[in-house]
Amino acid sequence: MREKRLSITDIARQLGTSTTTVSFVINGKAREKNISQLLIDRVEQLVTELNYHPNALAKSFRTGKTMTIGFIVDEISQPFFSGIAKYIDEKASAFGYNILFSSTKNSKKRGGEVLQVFNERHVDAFIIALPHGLEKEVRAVIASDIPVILFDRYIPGFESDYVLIDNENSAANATRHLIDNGFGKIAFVTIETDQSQMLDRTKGYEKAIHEAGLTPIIKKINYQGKTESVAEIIDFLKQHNEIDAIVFSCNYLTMDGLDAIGQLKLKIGEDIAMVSFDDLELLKYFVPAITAIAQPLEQIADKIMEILMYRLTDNFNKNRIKAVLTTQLEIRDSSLPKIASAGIALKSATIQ
Amino acid sequence: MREKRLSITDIARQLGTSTTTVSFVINGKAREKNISQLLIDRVEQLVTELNYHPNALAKSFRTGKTMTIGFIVDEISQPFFSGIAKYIDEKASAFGYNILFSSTKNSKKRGGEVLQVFNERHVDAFIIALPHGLEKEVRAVIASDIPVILFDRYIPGFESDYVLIDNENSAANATRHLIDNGFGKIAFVTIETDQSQMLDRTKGYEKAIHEAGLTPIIKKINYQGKTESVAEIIDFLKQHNEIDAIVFSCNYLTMDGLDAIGQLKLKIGEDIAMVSFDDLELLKYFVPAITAIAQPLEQIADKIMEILMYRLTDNFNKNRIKAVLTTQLEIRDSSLPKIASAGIALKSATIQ
DNA sequence: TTTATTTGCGTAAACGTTTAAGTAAAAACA
DNA sequence: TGTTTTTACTTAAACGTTTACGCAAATAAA
Repeated sequence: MREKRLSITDIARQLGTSTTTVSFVINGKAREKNISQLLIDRVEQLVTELNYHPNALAKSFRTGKTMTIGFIVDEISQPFFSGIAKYIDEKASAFGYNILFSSTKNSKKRGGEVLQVFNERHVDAFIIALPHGLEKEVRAVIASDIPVILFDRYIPGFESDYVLIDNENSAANATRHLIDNGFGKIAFVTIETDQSQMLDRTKGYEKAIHEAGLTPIIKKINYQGKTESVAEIIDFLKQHNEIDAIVFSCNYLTMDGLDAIGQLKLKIGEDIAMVSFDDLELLKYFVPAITAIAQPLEQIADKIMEILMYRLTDNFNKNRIKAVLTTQLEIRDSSLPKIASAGIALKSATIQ
Repeated sequence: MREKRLSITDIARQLGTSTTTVSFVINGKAREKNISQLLIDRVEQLVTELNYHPNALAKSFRTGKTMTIGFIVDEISQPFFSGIAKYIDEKASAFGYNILFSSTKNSKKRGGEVLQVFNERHVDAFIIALPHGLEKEVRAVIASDIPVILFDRYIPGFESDYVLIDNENSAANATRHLIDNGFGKIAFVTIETDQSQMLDRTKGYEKAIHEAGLTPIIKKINYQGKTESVAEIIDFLKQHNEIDAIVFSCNYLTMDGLDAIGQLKLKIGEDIAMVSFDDLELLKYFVPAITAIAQPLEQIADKIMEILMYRLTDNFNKNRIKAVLTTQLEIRDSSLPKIASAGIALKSATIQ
């Protein structure tokens, strides 16, 4: 069945030349290696005629380059990550690279395994949303001169290339937007974590709140799972019926928050204003449409690939690059100026 | 910098044994090859002591196996595909396989390139949502004894392993659900295509409609892009103001439909009932929550991997497998029993 | 005791590339 | 003219595995 694949030796033999010559022609080094135009033409003709394609495995083995990029994130199905994956694939393909991906499930153990496996497979570079506790392993990768670009979050003091967004200002802007629209009891729902992006978002919220002389109302969820999270948000909203606006600090909290708000039968835009950090594709079709902080997915991917290609071609040990991109506040109806009747309090009676 | 990696020869030399022995021990063939327990222990000890890991590249080159699976879909960022990707990655990792993915953008050309590249990289198997026009290329892959599992859609007459859902019955059930709830002018929005899953869904809708003695109202969109699609749906709804319920035949049409309905200021559940083919994570948080046909992502991935492992271990040329899974109609508030005032018609005056 | 079999290993070739080093002929230079 | 340089190629080693084959010693069978 599986017919013997054509090798460079076959080509060379049929042409009565050496594999060296064929190799040079195929890899575009013919001119610099002084191969005559006649021979170049003959090789190229036979190659296309026989539809010969070099064995990538042998090539990788010999050169150590796999033309593969390892893409490691918490969970590929999260819209933010699959969105980044889409663009990374597009750009990388254009350069002849392919993407090997795997999810860490936010586990140090699983993350370590993936890193190890990808390393053994000799991926040429890594793109990682770094889970906590994996600093040592990643440092080892970087030390072995394999380019690593981190994104979404950073580890303070961790030397690497980064592509991030301006979390603090993004959160602050969103909060100010709510303040400007007349809201005064603005809550911020985040998770109990030391992930930088979350801390920075909280910081941004606090900054805007303090600037305006308001009181912060922060809920930090110790994330165990969706059900518990929703329950915690419901409790939080019940206990703080002064709240008239709420900011959810990431895509999955937005979902849990929508669940909670739904269960409490609160009306977004009437009983409570809302902003989501991360723009999920459907948010704009809600009635009212939900205001969101949109991360520039394509720009992030672009920047990642730009740095990657730089590292892959030039030398490694240059100064580390830290790119910080801005977000776009997509203002929609869930954060329209406060109307007189707004506030959960008025509904409180019905919230049993 | 990049220190010379340990090779099997180093291990053998340090032990005063041969690479053959080390190789056998490492690959668990020691017993069948009659290596003494003493030597096995010594090899294993040194391997862990030196933290030696075989060079996967050399191994792949020698054996022709890459422990890699090619995952090819229209667009990885589509929730359906990234959801499948998540589970495929989970299961495949457990078997020591990794996933190389790329998107075809629904283009025959791009699809052919990806297929070609992945083939040259010697992926051990393919999982493909087959775009049209690529039959010949895929047939060649199958003929070369590389396992290929197709999913999401099938090509009539195309011999391969498939994992599909029961599109016809799923659409029929959803339509019947609307009929049972009192709707009589049910529209079906799909795309102009010859993709099997779309045709089957349409067939299911028609079947249920005819069974009930109703008149089908079908809109086939020649999909050029989001903007055009939304505009076509708006036109369609304006022209058919008798419609009291609508079924969108896939996830992106659901999005476009929500956009159109929003622009027309129609109220879902009041002016028009709605069902989505494909359950997007946020649909259940809409107010009213939107009824959806949910594909069993994990089951699909499970089945794909089951067949794949079977093909990868046993022989290839067994009878082709065609697995058809059932969907779950998630009944929510957007398709509640018809209320007296329902129907776009009543709103028509306002739809300029 | 002789012969056959099993046990326990080692030797060396092969997978398909790339590339350092070498060589003969042609061209340029002195 | 003889010498050097350039042109146009070839030879062969190397990358790190796996595995067919071989062989000696130990054991079993006759």
